[in-house]
Amino acid sequence: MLSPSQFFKCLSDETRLRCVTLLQKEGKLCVCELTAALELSQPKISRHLAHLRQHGLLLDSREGQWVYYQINPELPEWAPALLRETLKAAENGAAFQQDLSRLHDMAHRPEQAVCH
Amino acid sequence: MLSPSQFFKCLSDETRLRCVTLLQKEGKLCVCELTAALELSQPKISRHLAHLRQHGLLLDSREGQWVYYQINPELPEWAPALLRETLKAAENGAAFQQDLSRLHDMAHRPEQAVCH
DNA sequence: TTTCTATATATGATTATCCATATATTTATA
DNA sequence: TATAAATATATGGATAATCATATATAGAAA
Repeated sequence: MLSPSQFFKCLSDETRLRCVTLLQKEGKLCVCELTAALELSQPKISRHLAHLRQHGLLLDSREGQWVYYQINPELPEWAPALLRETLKAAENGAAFQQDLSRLHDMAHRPEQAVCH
Repeated sequence: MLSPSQFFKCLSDETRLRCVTLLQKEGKLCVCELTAALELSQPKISRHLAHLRQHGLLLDSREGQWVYYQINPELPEWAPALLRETLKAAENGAAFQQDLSRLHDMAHRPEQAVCH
């Protein structure tokens, strides 16, 4: 089970923090969306997502060609409040605003299938 | 100014997290109290406290023989709420309970001078 | 007052370990 | 084949643990 210090280590890296806050804000994003929003290489994003997944902070799910990530809905009881405060802490920063607008401006953004 | 990811890096180490949560709970503790509560070597505690001080999370103040540490009261606006949730997250853990009882059972615990 | 000793704390130096990144490649899907 | 994603490997840099030592204060003895 995820410990508090592991939780903080997950958020201690700039790239992982940006991924987590974007996912906290947007709910569910695929790797290519995160790659576009953060303007970082695909392997770099993928590696950090794997780290977050392996520690239980994120869940992944494949939808056809795309792999979507989201915050794990079954985190320890203390975690959701910390994630809410984390988003508040990040939201006012310029980095987060830029990530968010790059995400929304992304060309050929894959649409999630609402039903199958 | 302390960034969110630096803040999380400060809390990502088990030793630093234990120091910060104890200080969040107790207000002000000297190095020898933290050394006794955590049952770790003095240099190890001192180094991690220096790390937290250098990043602005803690303040130190000498009182005679002792150096007291406390949470910096002038943290970024988003930090206090995160620290409150951090304490909540740690409080139920066995490690925190043990640290707290070792602190209270400490022999020859220095008393803080209230007035001079 | 000076000197001696004990206690509290910080830090230099060393070593080992961990972590992030880059490049190249592989796997999976369409 | 083209796109999406993951992984293998190598490397540099950061981080942590430890020992030994330095500094600062306090108290007692001479």
